[in-house]
Amino acid sequence: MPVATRETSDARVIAHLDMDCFYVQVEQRKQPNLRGLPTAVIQYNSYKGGALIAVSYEARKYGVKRSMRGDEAQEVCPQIQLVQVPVARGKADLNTYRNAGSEVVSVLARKGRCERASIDEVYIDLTEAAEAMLKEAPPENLDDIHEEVLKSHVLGFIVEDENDTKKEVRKWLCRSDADYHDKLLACGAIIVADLRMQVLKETEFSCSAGIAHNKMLAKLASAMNKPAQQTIVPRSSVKGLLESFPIKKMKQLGGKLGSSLQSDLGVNTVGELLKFSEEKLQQRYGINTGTWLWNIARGISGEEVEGRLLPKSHGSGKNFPGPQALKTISLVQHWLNRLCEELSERLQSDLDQNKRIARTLTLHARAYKGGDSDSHKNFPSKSCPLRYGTAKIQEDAINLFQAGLREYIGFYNNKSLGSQSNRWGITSLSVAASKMVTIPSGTHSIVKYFGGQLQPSSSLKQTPESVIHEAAPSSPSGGESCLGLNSYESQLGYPEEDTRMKYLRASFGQQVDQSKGDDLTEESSLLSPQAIENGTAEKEPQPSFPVEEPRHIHAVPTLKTVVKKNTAKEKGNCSILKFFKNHHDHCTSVKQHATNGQGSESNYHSDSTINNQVESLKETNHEAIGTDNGESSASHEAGEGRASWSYRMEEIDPSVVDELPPEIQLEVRAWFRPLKRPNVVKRGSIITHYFSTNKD
DNA sequence: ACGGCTTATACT
DNA sequence: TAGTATAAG
Repeated sequence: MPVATRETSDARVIAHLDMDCFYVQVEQRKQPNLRGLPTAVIQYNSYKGGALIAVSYEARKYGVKRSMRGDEAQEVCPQIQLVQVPVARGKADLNTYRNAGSEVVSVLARKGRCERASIDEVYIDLTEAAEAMLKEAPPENLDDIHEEVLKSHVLGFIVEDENDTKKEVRKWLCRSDADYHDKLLACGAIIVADLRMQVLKETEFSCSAGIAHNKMLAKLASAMNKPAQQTIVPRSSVKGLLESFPIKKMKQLGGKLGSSLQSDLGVNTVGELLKFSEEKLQQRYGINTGTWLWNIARGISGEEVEGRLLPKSHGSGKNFPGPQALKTISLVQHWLNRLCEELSERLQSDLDQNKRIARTLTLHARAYKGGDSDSHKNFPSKSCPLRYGTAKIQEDAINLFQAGLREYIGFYNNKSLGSQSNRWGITSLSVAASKMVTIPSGTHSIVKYFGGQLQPSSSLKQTPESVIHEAAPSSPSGGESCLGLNSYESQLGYPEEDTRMKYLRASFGQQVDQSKGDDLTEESSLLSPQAIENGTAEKEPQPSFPVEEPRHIHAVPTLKTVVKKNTAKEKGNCSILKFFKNHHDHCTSVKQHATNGQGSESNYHSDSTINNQVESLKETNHEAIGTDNGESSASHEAGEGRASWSYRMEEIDPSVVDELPPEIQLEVRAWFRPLKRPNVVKRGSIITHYFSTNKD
């Protein structure tokens, strides 16, 4: 969601890379004979030929669109090649695409801080690389510029002679009298073209890119010329670009917020937003969204490229539309088991590949309910601590479902009224694992980590395990986690090497209450046996119905004061640092120390993935502490992993800014403004609406 | 109550 | 915090 941001520095170089019809490309790589043919990827071709989820550019020429069914696609393009998404356990399996996405990221991550924005999109901060190039090999000195760079589109740059586009682009890129900002972008474009070629060479995937001074503009630009092209957004073109840009096409404004802008404020282009004061926007949309809107109207977006190569959560889900809705517990259990199997498998790979564990399991479902006035109510999501092992996950998931179902069906559901509200059906089920924590790799054994709550020798003040124990003193079986260890070991027969597993399992091995079924709801007792007779249920253990919901072992409220420290983000590459050249050196060295060397080229060679793992490991460790002592959030918000100054912003007297040169005062002041402010203005509340009839 | 399946994030 | 809602691709 939109966050209030400010422009920390407009001299950044940010690129957004967007794979072209990614799923199609993945399939074409697997089946090269499909290359160049109109192709689409579909899932579940049973109903109307399946749903299209990706369409090649050849096929788009025929009017084939995503959100068509396979049948429709064949009508408009009879030669179309339809490739099915792999199916595993009766559901679509997207793993091949996820892995392909990772390939791309690992190529890009060599050149700068990367943020995996989705399965096929990446942001990369090229500020440092561009600055370095400008210093050492500026475009104006280059006599050989690659074709791919010359094919760049430069927004707002009028090409005089269509036949000589490349020559003119070359001139734009190499102007010695160019703005500093434009020079940086030119370097960015050269680097990006190179990266795209690298990606193509190493993965066989083509992509498009946008190069701009911030994420928002880069993202916008990458979509402007597809496929396999790149677009530069010079600062001077921003105003003209946004002026007529449809508000609904802005990221984050494609939904209700964008619609509200149109219907409530009559704003249809980004430019029309300029008419409204920041206060007005805040009154209507809240303090954070208001500022955010005010900013994007001006092409400002201070969001950082996050430096995250791995997903923050894993999920597995499936819809059961219309007639397929699940109407028995047994069926639900069957599908939950399948989903949990997939989830468990993916958690296992994540653990093996990235040394991360997930701490929370969440169940989501959608349901309909016959009759009563509450039938519009949503099925509640439920979560609990995640215990590793497929069977455990399955067990917890079904319990979460039961808890949700009871809540969903409602209490008044006694015998007389039962028959009506008995008619429920599940139209969607999913399980997700979140709160990923990186565990230390290499020399530090997991034992020291998880078993070391008595040893302050570790840099951590509190271990994850102690967090759990402390937080769940009331768990009747929580103490068994250590005993559970042996059974886990034998049960899953882990290879001797992986001692960490048993500790992980121990850590997450709390038993969930398993009281027996006197608490069966009318529905459950009615439906389950039925399903068994139907043979719809596989030979899977029938669930026991808990009296209580699975225990939540998260921190019980304590007296600790949660002090939110809104430390401004520090930056290592902004103009003030150039202003104080001597400070710059200091700053950079601190930064490299703090981040394991994001900064210098020499730190990057072959195993950048390791570097990044270490980096994210640090983050998550901080998080582990933070959840318990509420303190490390400060470092988190300060943009850890980035430049770190040796003092805290909040300790500086803001009045010192007045003594700085005027040209940098604005920027420095921004540092003192908190990134996010508590939202006091109630959105759409009657009272604010009443009093907000002022100015504008 | 069909586009299906994932992921992320803000708000409360 | 857990749970809900919104958004995107």
